[in-house]
Amino acid sequence: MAKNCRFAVAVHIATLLALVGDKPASSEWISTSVNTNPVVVRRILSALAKAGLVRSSRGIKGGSVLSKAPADITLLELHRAVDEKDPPPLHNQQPNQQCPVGKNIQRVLTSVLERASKASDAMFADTTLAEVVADIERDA
Amino acid sequence: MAKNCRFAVAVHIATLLALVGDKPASSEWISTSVNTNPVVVRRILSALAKAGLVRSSRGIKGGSVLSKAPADITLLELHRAVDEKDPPPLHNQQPNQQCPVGKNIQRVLTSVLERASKASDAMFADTTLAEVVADIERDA
DNA sequence: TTAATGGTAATTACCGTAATTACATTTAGA
DNA sequence: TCTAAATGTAATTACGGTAATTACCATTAA
Repeated sequence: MAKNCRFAVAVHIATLLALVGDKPASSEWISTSVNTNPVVVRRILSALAKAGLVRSSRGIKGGSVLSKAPADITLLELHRAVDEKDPPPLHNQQPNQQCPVGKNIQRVLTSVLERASKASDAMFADTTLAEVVADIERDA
Repeated sequence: MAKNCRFAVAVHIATLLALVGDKPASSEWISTSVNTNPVVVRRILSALAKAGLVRSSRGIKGGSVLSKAPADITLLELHRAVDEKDPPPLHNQQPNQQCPVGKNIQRVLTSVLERASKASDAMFADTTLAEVVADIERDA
């Protein structure tokens, strides 16, 4: 398997935690809904904990709970918690710096990509976990 | 090498073509600015040609030229010409359809991701190749 | 006829990712 | 205090997307 699905799994997990409320959910239980390995779930939970979005406790009766109300968690927070922060270099080989285009293209592209990324982030920031939960409850 | 840099290379190539105007540019020459293999350049050019953005001719004195004015080519067109059209599935394993969350999360996520993608595309649509060229000429 | 060019298939190598295994650590409760 | 259930995390494996490269055919102007 290869495709990055951390964001999708993070939203999935957060939605489950929102639904069970204060009861700590185990990675084992979560993994049966996501249909993946419990370790994968724990890795995502670990990233969410570092971002202050969940709290996890060990031992019997341990598990994870949200540390904020679903209405106060945006999808942008979930996205930033699990995905790479700094964008990778645009080209693989550095373009020819002797060529005016090669010398400047990365600066120009970075600016455009940043605007696109900000626009995309605004959409994620505009959706809360509570809305996702409401949408899912509507059908379920 | 692994990272997808087709969009960056496509903009790079299109900018070069815009600068040389009517003179057909060879993949060999383009590759020295991009600093990659001529075949990689030809593959991108092939995609751009399929999208109607460039015309290529074979043989001696052959090469590629833009088929539209730079002011009439948006970065969105370049992006769509070279990148995958349909988004891949969100999860790797299908979520548990017995769970309300597993059953509905993909529909909800798809909707959010589509909004984010549209917002991002709007930024690309808002920038023309002519603007990129102008930006590069400003420094060069 | 030749040399320069694009078109494209096939192969290779690399790298990010999820999946899996293994094991240490923590914790509640009998 | 012992045990069972849970997290934390490192190490390894396998897969898949990508660029790079090679090879070869087709086209074209001189």
